[in-house]
Amino acid sequence: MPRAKGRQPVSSPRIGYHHGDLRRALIEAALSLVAERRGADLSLREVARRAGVSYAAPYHHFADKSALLAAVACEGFQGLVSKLERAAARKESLESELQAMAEAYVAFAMEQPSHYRVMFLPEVKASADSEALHAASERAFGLLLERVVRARPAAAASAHEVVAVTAWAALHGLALLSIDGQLQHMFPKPDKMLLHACRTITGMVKGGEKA
Amino acid sequence: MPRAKGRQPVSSPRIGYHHGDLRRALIEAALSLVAERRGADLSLREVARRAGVSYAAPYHHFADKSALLAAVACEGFQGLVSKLERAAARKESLESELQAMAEAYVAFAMEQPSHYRVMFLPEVKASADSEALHAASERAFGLLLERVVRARPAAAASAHEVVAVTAWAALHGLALLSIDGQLQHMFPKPDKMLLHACRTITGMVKGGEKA
DNA sequence: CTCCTAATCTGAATGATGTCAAGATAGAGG
DNA sequence: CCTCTATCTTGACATCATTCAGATTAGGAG
Repeated sequence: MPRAKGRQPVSSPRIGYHHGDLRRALIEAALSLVAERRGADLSLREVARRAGVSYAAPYHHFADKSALLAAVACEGFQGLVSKLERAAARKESLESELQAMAEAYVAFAMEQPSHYRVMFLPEVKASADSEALHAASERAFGLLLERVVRARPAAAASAHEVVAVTAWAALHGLALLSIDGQLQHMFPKPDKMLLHACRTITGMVKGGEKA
Repeated sequence: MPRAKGRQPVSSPRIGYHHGDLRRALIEAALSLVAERRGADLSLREVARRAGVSYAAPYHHFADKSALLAAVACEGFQGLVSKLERAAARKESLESELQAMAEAYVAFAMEQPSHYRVMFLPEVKASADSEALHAASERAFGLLLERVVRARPAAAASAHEVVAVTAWAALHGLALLSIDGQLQHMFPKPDKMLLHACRTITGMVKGGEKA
């Protein structure tokens, strides 16, 4: 189907075309909607409305509602990656790098709960053009895996991936439970608990030397 | 389009009433639909259709679609609890109890992925009559917490809950990532990996003695 | 046994959604 | 200047959640 993007060198600062770059505008609109509504799922029509176009317009830029969400999820993973990199940078020890990354991961999810949830929507991963999504997701996991490998030089190579996945799963679960408020009635002050939990998880990475 | 059912004077000895126990029948219908469809979200109308009543009938037994899902989720937690108890029973060591529970937890999620997801739907937890749901959920967590406490007699009491929550989060994240197939392209044979991951998690419980 | 009340179910209606099929439009290239 | 094509709009369809008024029935009161 239609797939044109860079029409002209997008010289004019204003909208030169029907809309200029609707694809981008739709992603931004969806992003802002996701940021506002906590947990409610956004409708494609509402995204179009916010972008100032009719409800069928998005179908000229995205095959599907899931495709739009996939783009939104992709931006989310990029943001996650940059946050993780920023958190790990300028830490002296490997251990503090891991700890900082774990905290940053959970913090990201807590700061943008809806966005984080979109990033893991099952129908989004099954979307058609989830190529970029996979790449971004792998990149985020790669950051973690890298540190895990360096933190466990004595362990077998295959165990590295298992431990990294387990650590990722732990952070993922912690983020989701926290977002859902599933453990708020147990911990009125969740921040302290989250820090402690992150420490427990990073400790698991070191301690997982296999029995 | 509508769906006439047992119109005439109770043709069969089956249903004696309008339906007998529609509330129960709706839950069963939803359960079977959830079991069939992998990941697709069920519609209230379809549940009613399968139960053989019109689509407005459920509103006399459930305030909301979320209320029905809450009942479904509640059954899920009960099933989880019994599976965890069965797994932990007849294990000699505390360590093998923990290990068996972790494996059973992930196995439950893998066997009934859609049901597991319903159990953690955000709109379900916010449902009106989520009283029983909370109780069932707490009971499941209690099973885990109990073992964690017994496994770490030297640690501070407040740390017990943090470690238990962290372990639960790890299992939860592992289950979700596994359900979503998020790590299938990394591990073509996930079973082995899941076992190893569970061992890593149970190891974390023992090792989390605080720094 | 009859009749009445309240619980239960049906049918239509409302407003919203995702998606598609034709028409309208405006910029690009000849 | 005129056509071509991607882009956008309008209209339409099927589905959904939810509500409401009315029909039906169960089970107790008389």
